[in-house]
Amino acid sequence: MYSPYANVSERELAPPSLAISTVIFALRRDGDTGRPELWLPLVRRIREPYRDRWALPGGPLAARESLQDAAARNLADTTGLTPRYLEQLYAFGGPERSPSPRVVSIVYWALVQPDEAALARESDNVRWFRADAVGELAFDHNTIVDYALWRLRNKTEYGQAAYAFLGELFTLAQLREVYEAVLGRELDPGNFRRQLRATPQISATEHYLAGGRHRPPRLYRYTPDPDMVPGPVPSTPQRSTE
Amino acid sequence: MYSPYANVSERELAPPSLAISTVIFALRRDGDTGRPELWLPLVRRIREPYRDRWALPGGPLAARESLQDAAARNLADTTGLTPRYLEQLYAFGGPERSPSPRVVSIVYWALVQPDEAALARESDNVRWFRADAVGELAFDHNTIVDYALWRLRNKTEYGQAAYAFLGELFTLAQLREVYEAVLGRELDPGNFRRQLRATPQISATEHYLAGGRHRPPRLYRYTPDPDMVPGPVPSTPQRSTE
DNA sequence: TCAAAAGTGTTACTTATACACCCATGT
DNA sequence: ACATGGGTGTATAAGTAACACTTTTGA
Repeated sequence: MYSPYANVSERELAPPSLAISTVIFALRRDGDTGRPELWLPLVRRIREPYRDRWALPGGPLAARESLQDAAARNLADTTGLTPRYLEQLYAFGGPERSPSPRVVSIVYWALVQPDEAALARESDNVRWFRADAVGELAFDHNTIVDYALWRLRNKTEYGQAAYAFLGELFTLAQLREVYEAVLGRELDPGNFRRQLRATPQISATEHYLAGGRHRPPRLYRYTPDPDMVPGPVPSTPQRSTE
Repeated sequence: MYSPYANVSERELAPPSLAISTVIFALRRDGDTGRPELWLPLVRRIREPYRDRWALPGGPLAARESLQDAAARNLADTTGLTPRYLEQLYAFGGPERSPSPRVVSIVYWALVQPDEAALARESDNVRWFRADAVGELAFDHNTIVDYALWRLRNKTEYGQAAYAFLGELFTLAQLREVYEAVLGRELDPGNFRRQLRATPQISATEHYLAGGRHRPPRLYRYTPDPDMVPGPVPSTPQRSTE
């Protein structure tokens, strides 16, 4: 029989089980101020442990599925949405994170654009929360959410994500609002414009957003740089015989 | 029976097995130029698939062990060394990365200071390679090594790692050599000094390195900033009753 | 015509880079 | 004394932040 680790002594009694979880971020406008804020969907646990606590959407890994596909499936199952951005966050596997049967979770984080249908999916067991007010979650999921927020802010600072919250065309003011919502501070419109115009991935179109109360702003488009995909890139030409 | 994912339909036939692998970097001086270079140890596979190919050290996760402890154990098993720096790299789990029984690998990367004993551990099945000349490895391990190198260069650029290659006390020239070896380019000694003296984690001592052929350089010490530990930090006061 | 947001210009300030120069020590 | 690496000073460039200003639209 083939065993991939036959060169190492087998130390395990019950092998830890593997799960994929996903932190899903979306932007929703506050009713009062009209400013966008970060929200994320959680699911209610219907079993012990942590019964009735809110938790990150997750599940097992299907047989022929990549880790990333499994995360995308989590996302579709709980929100019906397709991710605009999806990246691996971290693998959590401490023996103390779950009572009794050990679970190693590989966690992804995603950015989506919620539409009406997606938000309406709320039910008794699925609910959207403001990212800074999720309450006490099951397992170590508070740690995971905090870490995902930290990564989002970093990615935004270096200009990698953020676009994923917007449609194909957007004004620089909309993009700035996203930055402000994620970073939690205001940015100077003039300087923001200059920095973004210096970014090669952002290109101006000839379209303008009409219907506003004031001067119509120009619309821009984001063209992702293929060299900037997150995570590792298959480097060695993986046997190009196929 | 309790099952942590009973709220999701069970889709798997054979659950993927889980492994921990570790990319271990060390600095060795080149015999000719005397300049430090990046090396890493690999182990020879003694079974199919990829029999006789070189691969990253790795193994299964023991029952009561954290992911990080498992990586440290890999390291001790193959080199006898203790990591000075150890951080999670990425979880690799594509269904195509290994023939037949699927393996999800959680990969760590480590920095060590090799001593005589560790280097002498070389055998028919364990050998050190220059990081830029590892040849064709088993599985997707070339991708993993490349990604680990990329992360090392990033961490070094932002000044997080690098110290781990050195002893408790070091001269700025030694530290600069480490940077140069990792980044693969020369740095201006004057500017390097200024930048490092502006870093609060680096403090000057009153000791000097005597015995050199020239003016004795001052020795410095690195005091890690507890706020800068890599990876997620347990945030919610994890039930402080214990 | 006026409010409000789009968009531009200018200046101060911080940080990076290149490189000339002085200092201290073993040979 | 002198070669060599340790260590300092300085001029320039490049990027960041603050903020005053002009432009264009809808009401």
